[in-house]
Amino acid sequence: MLLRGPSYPSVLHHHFLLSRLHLATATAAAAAAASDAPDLWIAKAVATAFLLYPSSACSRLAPFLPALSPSVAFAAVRRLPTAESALGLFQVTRSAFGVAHSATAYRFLVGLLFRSGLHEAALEVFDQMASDGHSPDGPYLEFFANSFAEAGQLDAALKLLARASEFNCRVRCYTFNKLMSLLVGRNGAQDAIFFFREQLASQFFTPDTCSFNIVIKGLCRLGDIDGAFEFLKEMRDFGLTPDTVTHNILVDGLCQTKQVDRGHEILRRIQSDGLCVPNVVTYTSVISGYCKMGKMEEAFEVFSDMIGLGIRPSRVTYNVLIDGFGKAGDMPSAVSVYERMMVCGCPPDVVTFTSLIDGYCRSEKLDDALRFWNEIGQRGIRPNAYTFSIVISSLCKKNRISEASHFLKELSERRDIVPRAFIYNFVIDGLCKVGNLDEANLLLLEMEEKRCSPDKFTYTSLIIGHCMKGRMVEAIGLFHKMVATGCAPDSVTVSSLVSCLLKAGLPNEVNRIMLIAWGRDLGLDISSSEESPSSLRKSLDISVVV
DNA sequence: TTAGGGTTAG
Repeated sequence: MLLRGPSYPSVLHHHFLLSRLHLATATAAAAAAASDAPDLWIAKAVATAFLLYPSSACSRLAPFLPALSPSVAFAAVRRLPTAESALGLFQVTRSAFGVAHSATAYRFLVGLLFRSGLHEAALEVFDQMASDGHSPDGPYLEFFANSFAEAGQLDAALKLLARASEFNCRVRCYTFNKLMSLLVGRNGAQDAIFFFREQLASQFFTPDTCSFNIVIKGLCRLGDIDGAFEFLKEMRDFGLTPDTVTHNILVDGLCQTKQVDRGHEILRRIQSDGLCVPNVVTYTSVISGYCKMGKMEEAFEVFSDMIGLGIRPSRVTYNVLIDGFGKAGDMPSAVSVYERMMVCGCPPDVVTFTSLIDGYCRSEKLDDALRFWNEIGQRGIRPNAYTFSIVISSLCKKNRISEASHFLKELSERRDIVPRAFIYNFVIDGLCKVGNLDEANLLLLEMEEKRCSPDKFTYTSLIIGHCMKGRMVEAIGLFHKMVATGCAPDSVTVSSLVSCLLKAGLPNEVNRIMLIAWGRDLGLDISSSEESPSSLRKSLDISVVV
């Protein structure tokens, strides 16, 4: 571990501390004899000596050795102003003076280092604590692992929990589950499953139904429904009974992978078996599955079955149906579900309105959509990024750019919404298409000011827009800017620009652009667009109509 | 600690 001394104070301050140290040292012995509690004085002197002479701490601290008990050393460590200096004194007293630090002192230092962001150092001291005979108990191990999880370091958190056997302590299932669930939620399903299997083999982890549910959910997220069903079997072999949540996860997993009929079949079976009671979530998953496939008749049938069984639809159920009807172009049915929702005493939320607005936009009834936008405000519901993006994109598609700009302005003034490039892109592209490049360029500047990084779509729209207006120098400048800011152009960007340059009679510029496009430094976005250089070349052969 | 809903362009 790197030991860094405190930053050096000014000369004046240095002398002041020095005089205080002499005073403290001289008075320490007298105070020790005179007082019943001299430790504080010694601790102060030790801390001051260490702060003043970090590089010669050993010799400076030697006079204090007879009085350097673990509690005095700890008191001195606590007095130091930074985590680094506390660590320095802690280690010097341990290694050079053989101070056997207490578990409390260790935990204090580990916590201090962690809170100061010195996570690696905290782990090292944690290991040292265990090797010094202060193995963590279950609650402390959980606490330390949770600290890493809260700092976003899930891998480190799970690695710590996995060491329960090494410390011969038990960690609660609850903690394992919480961390596994966090991992699944952050696209770490594969790691969570691996971890689960590894822990299952140890005798220090006894999974419960919730643990299996989390892992099954992880497999469904990966699209591995068969693997999820295998785990269901494993769960039973383990002596655990799948509950409604287990079935809901599986039904939803099937519906998300377009196996809605299979999901529906499971719903019917658990209903008839009576082993597990399907609930509003089970039904809503199946309804949502049918809606996503555009099978609105089936979706409504499941909805009716659910009502017939006395299961009350939730707001999510209504929203799923409204969105399904809207996407299927059946706005009368969507509105009828909306009215039913109100009659049933289920207040609509921002998702309800977003789906209604989206439906009207898809049906090319923008003015009806905007009427609902106004109704949101009247009901005290705030449109969110989803709502804005639907309205803005629809207005742009209909060439109502100035209205779209108005909504974009309203969005960018909202402090609770982080602007995203794709929303700006609709308006920038719309402005470019109508030839209003100055406004488009201003939006690019606004994006940069708001630290909303323009992406390849932003730049390509702008490049094409400038080319169309004959502003070739600016188009080329935008391409260079794009590359310089680390935004990789793809074949659409390059081919569009190249064909414009050729039309404009600028073959030399074409060569420069091509050299950059294939230059090593550029890292052309081939992997994400699944393009090989050959396919790129091929696509470049096809001129873009401009 | 585990289950269901809405946005994406050149």
